[in-house]
Amino acid sequence: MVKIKKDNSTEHKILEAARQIFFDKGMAGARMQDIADAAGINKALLHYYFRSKERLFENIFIDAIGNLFPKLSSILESEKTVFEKIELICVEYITQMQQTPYLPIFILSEASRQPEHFLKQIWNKHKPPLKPFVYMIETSIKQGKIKPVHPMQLLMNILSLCIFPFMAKPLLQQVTSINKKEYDAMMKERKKTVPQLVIQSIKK
Amino acid sequence: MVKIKKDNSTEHKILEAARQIFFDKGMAGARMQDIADAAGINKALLHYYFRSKERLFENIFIDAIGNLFPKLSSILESEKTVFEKIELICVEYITQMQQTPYLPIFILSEASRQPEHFLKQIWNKHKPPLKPFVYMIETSIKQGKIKPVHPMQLLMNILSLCIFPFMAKPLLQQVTSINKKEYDAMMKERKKTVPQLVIQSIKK
DNA sequence: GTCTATAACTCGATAGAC
DNA sequence: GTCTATCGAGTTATAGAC
Repeated sequence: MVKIKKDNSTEHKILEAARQIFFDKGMAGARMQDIADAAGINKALLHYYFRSKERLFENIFIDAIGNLFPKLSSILESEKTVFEKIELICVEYITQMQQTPYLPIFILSEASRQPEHFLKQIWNKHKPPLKPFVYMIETSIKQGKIKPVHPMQLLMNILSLCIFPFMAKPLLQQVTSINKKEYDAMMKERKKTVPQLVIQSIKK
Repeated sequence: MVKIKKDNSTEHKILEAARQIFFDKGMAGARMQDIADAAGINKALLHYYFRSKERLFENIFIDAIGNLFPKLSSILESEKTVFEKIELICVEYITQMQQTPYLPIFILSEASRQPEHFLKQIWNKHKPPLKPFVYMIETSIKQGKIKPVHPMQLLMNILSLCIFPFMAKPLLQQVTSINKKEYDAMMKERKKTVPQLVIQSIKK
């Protein structure tokens, strides 16, 4: 039998609470008191489970990065055409962002404050499927299936189009006075338009 | 005669230092001591010029946002075709990002933490040229110059493609082991490819 | 494991001399 | 205007009882 019951251990409650607070306020803005409150315990217990705020943060940060490349590897390894794969990647990323829209800002703003060697360690735990992607594009070009493009430029385009709109949501919503519902509808629509746009740019 | 000499007043030194520290560490992460050190003065003087950290931050934040829509209005008002205008907007944004690559992360992460009413005030000081853009797209569609597209979706695509690669730079550079020089070259190349991509998506 | 109480420290802000 | 010295609030972290 598989674990179905929710994990109600204190450690789990703390991690849930810490995620919420850190994502919202960032490392510097988060308070151990806030996290303790959100977890329904007291500060001392936080230190009992995770020696320091620093360590608790690293836990959350590393785990968050693990969620960056969700099902990408399996998509890339699948038996599909380049176009199908690219569409799936876009849809997968946008879906992921719909569920955790605060993730990209958190990761990008905290990553720029972490020392390099720390980040390097993380990539070893959570290898991004970069080489498979580059390989897919390069062979597709050789086989004449798509126009010659710089694989990294293409990747940047995909990531930009999928992720940025979620990062800019608070600001764009304000500026454009688009309400939450409308904005969400736009994001849903992008699951179709973004792959179209990307594929159009490489189709011969 | 115009002011050519550098403004060496204390106030100016403080603002320079505060910009640097706030951009780097964010509001919560920045320390008044850091800012004082960077400005070559002491904490007390910071409070003499700007009553509180809060006020100093607002100064920087509002000014930073003011730099977001620099030449966009004049581009939109100019006598050019839609395609030329879109190309100019992309080039203008990417150029801006090359000069101040830390700006988007700073603005977006702080914006998501600021209360709404505070942001609303800012848009009154620094009106983003949103309506001119939407108007341009809508009339171009009516005149049959471009395909029918949702103006906001188009704007999102432009902003995403121009801005995101700079936000993700620290992370992408690490993951891909692309060095600084190569990355900068890629960004330069995007001044051509991004407008092409965007224009291709609306050209009939 | 979990709590209360408190130590140890950081940081924004002010007082007051020059 | 600029400085040194210091206060006081808020925070991380620990001691010690249960």
